Order: sequence, then C-alpha cells, then structure tokens
Amino acid sequence: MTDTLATGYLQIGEAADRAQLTQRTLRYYEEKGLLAPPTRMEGGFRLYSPEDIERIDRIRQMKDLLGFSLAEIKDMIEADDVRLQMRAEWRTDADAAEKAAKVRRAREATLQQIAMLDTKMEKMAEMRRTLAERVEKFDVRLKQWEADAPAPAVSVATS
Amino acid sequence: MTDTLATGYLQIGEAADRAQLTQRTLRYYEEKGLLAPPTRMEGGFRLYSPEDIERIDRIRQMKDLLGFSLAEIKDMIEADDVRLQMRAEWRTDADAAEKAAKVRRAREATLQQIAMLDTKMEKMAEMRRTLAERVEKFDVRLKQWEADAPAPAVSVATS
DNA sequence: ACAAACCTTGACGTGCGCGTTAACGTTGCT
DNA sequence: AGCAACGTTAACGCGCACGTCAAGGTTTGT
Repeated sequence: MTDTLATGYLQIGEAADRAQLTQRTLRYYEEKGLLAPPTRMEGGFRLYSPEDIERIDRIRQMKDLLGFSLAEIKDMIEADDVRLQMRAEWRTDADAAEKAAKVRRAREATLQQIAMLDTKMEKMAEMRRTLAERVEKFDVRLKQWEADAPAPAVSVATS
Repeated sequence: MTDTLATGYLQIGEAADRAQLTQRTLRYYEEKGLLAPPTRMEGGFRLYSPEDIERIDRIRQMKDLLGFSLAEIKDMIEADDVRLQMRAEWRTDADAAEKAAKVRRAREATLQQIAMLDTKMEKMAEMRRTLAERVEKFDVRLKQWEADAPAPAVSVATS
C-alpha cells in the first residue's frame, strides 16, 4: 500500500487493478510491443509512469470498444507514441524537421482513426434504426393481440 | 450456377460467398447454435432459405461491428428468432398468449440491445472527441515549427 | 533478521474461431 | 454412364490472447 516513491509511479499489481487487467496481460502487451518496457526498480520490479498508465487505459478502451486484434491496436497507437514523446522529450530538439515529419504522420494516422470511427458509428446507427423498427413491429403485434397492456408503452426514439 | 430450385434457396457455397464467410464458418455457426439447421436436399446438401441468409448477414454484421464473442451474439439473436417465426409460423396460432410472452421477451431483449448500442456509440463519440483534439494539437505544433504547410489545413469537426 | 507480500522469468495449458486435410457421397451435364 | 463441381462428416491443427503453475528473487514492516 506504499505510494511507490511518492510520485505517481505504480507497480504492476496496482497498475493492473486500476486498468481492470491482469499482470499477465500487462506483461503480454509489453512482449507484443503494445507497451514500451517501463522503468524498473533496482530489484527489477516494473514501475509504470502515469503516461504508461494512460496508455494502458487507452489500449483497454480500444479493445473493449472496437474489438480489434492487438496487432491492429498496436498500429493504431503509434500516433499515441508521438504524443507522449511530445510531452517529455520535446525540449530536446536536437534533430529538426525529422520530428515534424513524425508529427505529420501521427496526424494522418489519427485522422484515419477518426474516419474509421465515423464509419463504424454510422453502421451502428443503421443497426440501431433497424432495431428500433423491430421494436415498433413487436408493439404493433402486441396491441393487436390484447387490448390492455400490463406495462405502459415505452417510447423509442426513431432516429 | 443453377438457381437452386428456382426459389431463393442457396447451397452453402453461394451462401458463404454472399456473406463473405467460408463454408466452414457457416457449419461452425450451425454447430454452435447460432444458425438453425437449414433444410437439406435429398442427398444431404444444405439449403439456406432467404431468412437464413438474412440471419447469416446479421451475425456477420454484429461480429464485425461489435466485436462480441459468438456466445454473446447467440444470446442477442434470440429476438431475431421470434421475428422470423412471426413471418412464417404465425398464422398457426394454436397456442394463444404463450406467443405474446415470447414477443414481449424479444421486445425487451431488443430494447437492451439498443441501450448497449447507445452506450457503445457514446463511448466512441467520446473517443472521437479526444482524437479530434489531438489532431488540433498536432496542427498547433506544426504551425509552430513551420510557416508554410505543403498540404492545406483539413478541418475536423469538433464534436 | 525474518516473514509476508509482492515481484521476476520461463514454460506449459486453454478456449475461441475457425483453417485444413482426408475420405467419401451427391448433383448436374453430356 | 461418366465426370467435374459441389457437397458431407470427422478429426486434427493453428494463431491469438491470455491463464496458470513453478521456482525463485525483492521489498517492506517489525
């Protein structure tokens, strides 16, 4: 229960608990290159920075939401790498326009992710419409069969 | 290339092609109870009705869109069963209010599916917002580093 | 100094969602 | 009747995403 060096760094147990994942999963993600190797204590214990924690949460989010493979997710979070590097390593502007190119690529990748989110959401909206129609047809059938309903009608927004 | 009995019935090959799945996958879905055993020709060849085809497509849609397990999808399409039964077996109203109960359960299930779609879409919208913000931050960084951009700015809707 | 809690790296096991032969039967056309 | 195209079941295999020991090292509190 120690706060792990007073800073926001966490050992793998706490990190796993907070992300609703297991330690095994975090190590596995590291193996697969989804997570950068975190810093370690002298004894070898992993120490996850707040940025690491943030990234872990984003991975879980993408996994739960989109249902992609880890390989696909790995590709998608390259943009995330750049963003996290911007936070830390950025005043170390040794090389010049090379980083700008990186940022541009990250920008493009993010735009593509937005586009794919849009198409997914559009398809889900379509699915929602057909489901709502279906509910209304059920309602019609039910009112057709019986005059009095035990539960009052619950309205469903039709698009 | 024969039209398979002039009606809309399809053999497994054609059915698989249209749904962008393999024959193996269709048989597997049948094994797992996602697909009802279709009618057969005298020799044992599977014949999928238009309703079967429709259902196959819905399963694929759900798999691609939601990223659920087949077991979860199986639960979700119980409501679909009722709907398809309404089309065919429904003038055979031998038992009375028992079917009404079925319809009510299907209705409830469909409502729950709509609710889960809504929460998923909300989360995706949130993700979209953070991605859009991220793009803008990239843009700021880029304009900060260079005065002229080779590609003109592409606007991203902010929520 | 010692124990309890926490961590480490292997390495093997597991469930899912199919892919892939193998061996064989059916259909449709000529 | 024969052949190509299409289908059948059964069984084994495989990659993914971890779960689950095993055997040992580290940290922390007392």
